[in-house]
Amino acid sequence: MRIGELSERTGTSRRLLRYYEEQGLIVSQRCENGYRSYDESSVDRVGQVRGLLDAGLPTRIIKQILPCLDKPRVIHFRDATPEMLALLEHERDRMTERANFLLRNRDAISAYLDEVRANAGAPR
Amino acid sequence: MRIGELSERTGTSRRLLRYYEEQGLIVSQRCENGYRSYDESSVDRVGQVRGLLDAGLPTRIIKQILPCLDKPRVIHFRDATPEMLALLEHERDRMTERANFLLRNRDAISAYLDEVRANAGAPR
DNA sequence: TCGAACCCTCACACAAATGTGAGGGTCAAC
DNA sequence: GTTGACCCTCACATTTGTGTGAGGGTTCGA
Repeated sequence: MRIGELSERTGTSRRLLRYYEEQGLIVSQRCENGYRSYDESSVDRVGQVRGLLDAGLPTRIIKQILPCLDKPRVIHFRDATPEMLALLEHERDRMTERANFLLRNRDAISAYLDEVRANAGAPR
Repeated sequence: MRIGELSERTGTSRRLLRYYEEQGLIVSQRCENGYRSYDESSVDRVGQVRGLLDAGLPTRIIKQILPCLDKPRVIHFRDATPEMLALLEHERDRMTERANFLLRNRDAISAYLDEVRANAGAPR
C-alpha cells in the first residue's frame, strides 16, 4: 500500500509518516517510481508508535525499544549490550510508574465525576 | 518557602516553576519584596503536575483537570458544565487507554528482558 | 560595606512533534 | 493529451516544554 492508504488507515498524516520513517520508527520499500510502499504490518507498527508517542516517550527511546516489541520475536543479541539492557529496565520501570500514576489520577477523575453525578440537579 | 527550596524539593527548575505558574498550574503568594512564597502543599502539587506532564498531557488539559484532583475535594459545580464533564470523561478514557498501552508494552519489554537473560552467556 | 546567594522580569534559544506549502514528478481516466 | 489524484523532496512555521542569560533588586553574614 502507498502512503495515502496507510495515512487513512492509521489516522496519521502523510507528513508524520515520513517523519517517523526519517526517525527510524517505521520502514518502507520504494517502488520504481520512488513512491513509498508499505505492507500490512505497517498499520500495527504505526499504531504502536503513536501509542508510545502519546504515552510521552520520545522517538529516540521508541526507536530503541521497538525492536524488542516485534511480533515474531527475534532476539537481537547484538543489541543486548549492558547499556541497552539498562535502558530497557529503566524505561520499563518508568512505564510502570507512568501507568500507575495515570490510573490513580483516572480514578480521581472518576470519583469526581461520580460525585458530580450524585449531586446532579441537587442544590449547591 | 521560596522558589529555591521548592525547586530543590521537587527537582524542578525555578524556570519551570514560574512557567507552571504562568500556565495556571500552580499558585503562589507574593512577599512584600516580590518574592514568590509557597506553602507545603505546593510540593505535592508540583509532583502531580510533573506526573501528568510526563504522562503526555499538555498543560492546557492539566489546568482543567487539576481542580478535580484536589485533596480536600471541593466540588466545583460552577465548573461542571456539560463541556467540562465531557472533557473529563474523554480524558479519563484516554488515561485508561494510555495506561493499558503502557502496561502492555512494559510487559513486552519484560518478556524481552527475560528472554535475553535466559540466554545470557549462551551461544547465539 | 562588600560579596554571596537569593529573588525578579524579560527575552532569546532550542528540540520535538507537527502543519503547510512550493516546485515538481507519475499515472490513470476521460 | 490534459486533468486530477496521487507521490516526491525541501524548507520554513508553530507550539510546547525547557534552558540560559542579561540586567537588576533584596538579604544577610563576614
